Parts: sequence; structure tokens; C-alpha cells
Amino acid sequence: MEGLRERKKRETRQRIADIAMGLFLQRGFDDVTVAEVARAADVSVNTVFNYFHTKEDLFLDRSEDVENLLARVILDRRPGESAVGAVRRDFFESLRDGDWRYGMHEGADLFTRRVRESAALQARLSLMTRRREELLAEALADETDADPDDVTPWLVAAQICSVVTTLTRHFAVRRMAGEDGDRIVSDIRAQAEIAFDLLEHGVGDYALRPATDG
Amino acid sequence: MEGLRERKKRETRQRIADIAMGLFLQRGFDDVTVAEVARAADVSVNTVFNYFHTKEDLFLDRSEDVENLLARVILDRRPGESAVGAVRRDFFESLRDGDWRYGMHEGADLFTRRVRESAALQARLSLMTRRREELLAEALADETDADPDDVTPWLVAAQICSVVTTLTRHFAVRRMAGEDGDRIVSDIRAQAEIAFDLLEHGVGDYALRPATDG
DNA sequence: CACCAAATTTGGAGTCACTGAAAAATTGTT
DNA sequence: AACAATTTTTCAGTGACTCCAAATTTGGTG
Repeated sequence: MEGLRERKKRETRQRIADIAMGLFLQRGFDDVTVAEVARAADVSVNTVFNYFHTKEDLFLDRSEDVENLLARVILDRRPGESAVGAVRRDFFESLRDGDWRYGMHEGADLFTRRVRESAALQARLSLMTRRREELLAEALADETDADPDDVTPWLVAAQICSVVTTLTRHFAVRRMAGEDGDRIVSDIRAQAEIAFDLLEHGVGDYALRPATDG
Repeated sequence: MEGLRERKKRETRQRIADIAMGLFLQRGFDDVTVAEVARAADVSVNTVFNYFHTKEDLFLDRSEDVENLLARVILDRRPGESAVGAVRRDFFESLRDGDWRYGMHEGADLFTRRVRESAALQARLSLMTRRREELLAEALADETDADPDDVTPWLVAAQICSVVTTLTRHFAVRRMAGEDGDRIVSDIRAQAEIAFDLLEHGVGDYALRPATDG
């Protein structure tokens, strides 16, 4: 069971994270110092660094879920379902239910804006994306009993990730430009069909330059 | 023409970059301070920051070429050649000639190692990759007269980039594990064929889970 | 050559993220 | 109440990076 010691630790950690996120969303990641977070949470700066390795960790606390998302979709895929098929289904389910999984839910705006205005957060997010790709690749390699030197799982993982990431980013860009959320989502639905078709059937003839006839 | 002022500036900048790279390769990025670079280059720390915005810029000086690489390949593609086709050709040409373009040349090892052991450099490299994708997407959008809200160019760009990046990384990983360079290259040649075939024809049935027959 | 204005370099003072170690406070147990 | 383990704080750095004003260097002019 959980003693008083562990409970206080968990609570302190959570309190720091919550207060930090509040300040970050309110004033921007770069404009809030760790010292301010510490003061607001009524702990010392070193206590903050005791719980969170870096300032970015304060913002991207529950990042593990995001990193594991695609690998989990693969491992949980249904009989008769391919890797791409499972992600395709999960993506549209998430879109239909309007949940957070692919970053297209109501209320992601402020979060998105804060990420996009901070180079530090963007860099950190890039690494998260890389990690997600890695976990997906490992899941695929497992599921297909691939040879360790076979790049195929990594290639497929990279391509699946790139589709998801691109669609998510596309939503963010248009949302930041002020477009209506529902309108983007319904548009995304159509574009996502194209996207997953491209993924499943290839982009071989894209941007084919006409032969010169002069 | 170029006055003495401009020439000295260019020379100073180059000297700082060269000396910095020497120190970084010798001792590792994180273990060399900007102050040391400044001292070795016989300038003040502020002069270093006058020429280079961040410490990472000192390491990744000529990064523009890398970022522009794929967009340029598209814009220079031959009549009758598709986007993927052009990259495919360029990739194999580079492999045949053993040049630096896809990071698989002799002597990339130390550079690669130094990047992989520094979180700061990896984060910076991630942003470079993103930028490269962006430039490629813009080139594709231009070439296909795509609608501004059409994600297709971005999807294709992301997929092309992901293949190239994955192959490059695969090389790096095996090289870091000590495997012979030529052996990896010849192996990569075969895997790259598979990779570009996947890219051209899709990954629709990958990891298809058998239907349960119980 | 002497001199001026513009550009470049430098020094110094400061901010902020982050580290390490030792002192101080808190907690679980006997 | 006392002791040991754990957590928190304090203190003293380091290193990247910024801002500003002073000093130096350079190109051009009389």
C-alpha cells in the first residue's frame, strides 16, 4: 500500500506540474521561469528539479501516453487488420469521438499555440515524435518477427507516423490561422481518406514531370 | 566587390567555425565550452555570439545545404521523372559516388558519434529535418499547383523524407555498432530498393494479423 | 597624413537553467 | 522519545546567452 510519504510525494509532484502548466498556458513557456513556478508551488527550485529533469518536462509531463499511442494501436489491432488499417480505424474513431488522441479536440488551441511559440518546446516535441516512431517500429518488428537488420519495420513505422503527424500539424496550422474547428475536422476527414489511401497504395506517380515534347 | 572589412568578417567567421568544429570532434560537443572556442580562436565570447546565434549553430554551420537537398532534387528532376523517382535516382547516385549527401560517406563516423551523444545536437537536428520536410513540401506544392489547403504535398514530402531519414539512420546505427562501412552500404542498396518500392506502391498489407480461426 | 563616422570587437554586469554537496527538516519505526 | 531514512532546502557554482556602453578598427574625405 501507499504510505504517507509516497502520497505526499505524488501530491507535491502533481501540484508542481499543475501550477506550472497554469502559468505556462497563461503567460507562455519562455516567459515563466522555473523560479516562479517554484515560488507559486511554495517549494524550492531544487525541489522542482528533483521531480522534473528539465523545464520542458514540466510542460510535457504525461508525454508517455502520446509516445505509446501508435504502438498500442498496433498491438491491439483486430484479427484481419493490417498495421495501417488499425491506425486508420483508430484515427477516424478519435475524430468521431472528438477526443485528445490526435490533438484535434476542442481546447487544444492554447496548448498548441504555446508549443508553437517556443523553440525549446518544439525541439522537445520533435524528440517525442522520434520516440513514438521508435516504439511503433519495435512493435512492428515484434509482430512480424523481423530480422534485426531489416529496415522494413522502421520504414513502415516512419511512414505511418509521418501521415499522422502531418494530419495533426495540418489541423494545428489551420486552427492557428483562426479557421473554425468543426470545419477543419470535416475537411480533415476527407483529406485523411486520401492520406491513408496514399499510405496504403503508394505515391509512385506523384508530381510526375511531363516528358519534353519539343 | 568585397572590401577588406567584409573579407575579414568572412575569414573570422570561418576561423571560428573551423576551430570550434575541431574542438567538438576531438572532445565532444557538450564538453567544449563556448569560452574555450573563443579563446582558441583568439576572440571574445561575445564575438562568437556575434557570428553564431547559438552554440549549436557552431556545429551545424552549413546546414542550409542539407535542408535544401530534397527540394532541390525535386526541382531539378528530369522530364518523365516523378518526385519519388527523382529522389530514388539521386539517392543511388550518391551511394554509388560515396559522397556526403545522405550521410553515408567515409569519415562521417566521428561526426555521427558526436551528434548521437549530445541531446542538444539531436534536438537541433530534428528541427533541421522538419525544415527539410517543409522545403520539400513547398517545392512539391509549387510543382503540382496544389491548393493551399491541400495536405497532399505535405504528406508526400513527409513520406519521402521519412524514407531517406530512416535509411540514413539505419546506416548510422549499424556503423556505430562497428560494422564495416562497405558491407552496410551494399546491404543498404538492397534495402533501399525495398524502401522505395514500399514508398511507390504502399504498405497496405503490412503486419496483417491473421483472422482468428478458433 | 589627420580626422571623422560607421562598423566591429570587447568588457562587464546580469538572467536563467541546471548541478552538486552538505545542512536542515520531516517522516516511519522502535 | 530517539534513531535512521528520506525529502527539502540552502549555498555555491557553471555555462549559455543578452544587453549596453566603452574601446578599437576600418573606409573614406579634406
